[in-house]
Amino acid sequence: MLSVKSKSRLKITTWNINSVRKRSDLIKHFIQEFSPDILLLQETKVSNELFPYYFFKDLGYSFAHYDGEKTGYNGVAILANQELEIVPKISFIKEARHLVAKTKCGIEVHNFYIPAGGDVPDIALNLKFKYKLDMLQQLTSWFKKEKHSSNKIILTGDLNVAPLEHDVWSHKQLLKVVSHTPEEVEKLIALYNSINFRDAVRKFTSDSEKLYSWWSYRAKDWQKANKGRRLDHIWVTESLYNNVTHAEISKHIRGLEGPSDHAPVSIHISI
DNA sequence: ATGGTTGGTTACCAA
Repeated sequence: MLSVKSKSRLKITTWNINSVRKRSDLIKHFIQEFSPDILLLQETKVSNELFPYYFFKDLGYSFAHYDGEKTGYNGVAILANQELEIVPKISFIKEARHLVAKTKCGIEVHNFYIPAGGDVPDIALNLKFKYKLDMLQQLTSWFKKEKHSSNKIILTGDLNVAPLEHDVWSHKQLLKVVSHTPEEVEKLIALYNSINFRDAVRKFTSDSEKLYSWWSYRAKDWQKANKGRRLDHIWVTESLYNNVTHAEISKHIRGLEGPSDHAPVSIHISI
């Protein structure tokens, strides 16, 4: 019997949406343009009762796995145009900051919203900073210890750390700014090394080139100032790295009317 | 060194 070997590809996007209900037009625009197969959102800022389930269903996303808080803080979601298997979230994460799902082809996709960590980069003075570092450390232990059901793992999300010198507009000026302090970077790299993740987005941009996914709302002209940071990441395990065929950060989406302060970050992966 | 903007449970808190 003849068989045709079909080659397929998966498009995956992570996006800190900063209120999913405020971004309907923006989300529609992005989906029409890029049509991700799997869309991972952070800071949905909506309780589960009020999550816009039918909004995504009408756009072709029949699968929706989401976790929100009544208070309107945090919130994460995984949307897909195909059935995914829901995997229980990591138990020590008590807030709505993490979800996992698995594709039919056996890829486990993690969606994280790591705490921002407050303003003062000192664990003795700032409990939010301690909370952030502790979570990164706990995740490192978890990934090391966990017996993973698949060696194909994708870690995505707003990790709230810009690890490389050229992940920020000024390495020197941000060394004491939460998101780029050596202490956080060290913890993030430890997580990166826990099961030998590879940076799917940097695969296509040299480490010596500036690359950002977030620009503050507070700039008078964010494009002109261009004081960005790369806080949003897509990491893949080694067995998937060769299959990553494309990566992009949709900076123009940050420039549309009523934007999130984060741009969507996406990859193509052949399966 | 300071203040700038945005979203949500709003008349403050977190980012």
